[in-house]
Amino acid sequence: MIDLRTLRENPDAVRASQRARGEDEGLVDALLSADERRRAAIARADALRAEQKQFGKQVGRARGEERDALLAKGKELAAEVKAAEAEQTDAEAVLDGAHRAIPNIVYPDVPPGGEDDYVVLKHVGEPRTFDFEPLDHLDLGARLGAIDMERGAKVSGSRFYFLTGVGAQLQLALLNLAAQQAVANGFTLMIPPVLVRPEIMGGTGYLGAHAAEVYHLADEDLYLVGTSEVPLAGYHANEILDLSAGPRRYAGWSSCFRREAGSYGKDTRGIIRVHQFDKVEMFVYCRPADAEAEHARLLAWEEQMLAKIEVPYRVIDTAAGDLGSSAARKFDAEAWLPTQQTYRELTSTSNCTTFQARRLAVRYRDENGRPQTAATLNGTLATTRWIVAILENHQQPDGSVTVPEALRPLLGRDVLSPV
RNA sequence: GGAGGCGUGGCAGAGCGGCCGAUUGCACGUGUCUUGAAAACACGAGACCCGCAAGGGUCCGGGGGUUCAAAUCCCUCCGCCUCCGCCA
Repeated sequence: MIDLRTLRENPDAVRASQRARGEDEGLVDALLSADERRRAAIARADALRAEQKQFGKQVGRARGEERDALLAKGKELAAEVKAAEAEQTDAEAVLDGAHRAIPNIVYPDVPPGGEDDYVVLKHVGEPRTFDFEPLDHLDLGARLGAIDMERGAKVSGSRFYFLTGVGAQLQLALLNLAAQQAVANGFTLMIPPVLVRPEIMGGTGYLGAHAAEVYHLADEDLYLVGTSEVPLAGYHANEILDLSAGPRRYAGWSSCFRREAGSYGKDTRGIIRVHQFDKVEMFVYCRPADAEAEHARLLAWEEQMLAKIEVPYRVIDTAAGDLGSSAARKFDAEAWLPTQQTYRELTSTSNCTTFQARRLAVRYRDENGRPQTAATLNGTLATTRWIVAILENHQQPDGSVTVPEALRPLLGRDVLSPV
């Protein structure tokens, strides 16, 4: 949820943000009037409750006929209070609805527009020129005995797969490398629950526009997380953190689950877009003033990890309309895939400012000891999809794949050969 | 799955319809004393909402109900504990 004080003081900034995202500006005015209605309702209810409180003391002291008369009047007062409280409850519910309808306020320098309006910030590495016809990751994976899509479909359906033999080993090596880097950089490694309660899933902003993306267990009313960002954001829900020593940094290792509803026919080949994959995710709680600097650090740590798999990539500044509702800014790193002749997302880091933390009531104490809403950020460190980039970029004419230097100690081999 | 117990401020732990936003202890902060510290004494400390402020309101696990009035009575959900049963 956005900060209401910012909204009152500068509604035009919020309108501009909505425009950049291509969202309805009218929601801003709806929120403003809901806010006013709520304030009026609270003021009236408070006054009536104060009156009733004083009245109650009178009744407590009164005896006999005087008491009977007061009791009669008390009923009237109680009815008035009840009505005022009903109005307050309703006004608050309306405000909450309007409040949740508005996505985070994007930074002014975020490029406006949709999916294709990103700005490329940099390129790192040169796409390799092949003197043979490169195979895609699925052909390679099949030859190496690393990926079995057919049996994945047999057992679980489309967009499911088995990582087999060296494929499974490669994923563990990769995620271990990511976890080690995170720990070396001061992150606390976490293995979180992957089923969460509705309020946690909602608090991270995933039950809004993207609710159809999320698996839900109806019997338990629990949601399967699409990223460990969700449980890590919930980890400190309803807490006041001590951030005086700097940001709190966590690295979550988990399986991730996505319905991929509405992506029928998109990336159906291989493990680029799947229902279940594994990921090491960085998650940070910090003071809002530190958020932009921390966002830059997260991107730097992602690039540190990307360097270890030695693939060419670019970094983009995602356009406003392509941000999640929680993000105020997002940088993606995309690796070059030779068989698709294009860049595909390997990491994504979002600065959610206070948007998530406000929903989840994560706060910290400022210099004066006053509780303030914290900022949250997240960023990818490695995922199953990285295997695609590794296989395709490091393949050899004989169908083998050279293992990047950094992965060799963890994998225990220099090259993956066809079986 | 069955039976029972419990959930109060940072922690411990009273209160069981109005005088209770709440006794007390520990921990915490400030002051007095002291060369400094400890001890002792005094005072002060929670969160949320409305308000420029003065001030007011709300919060005793969450939600709902009874009542003029609920920490206190009822319902429900959540969590924790104990016992029995069942099972990877």
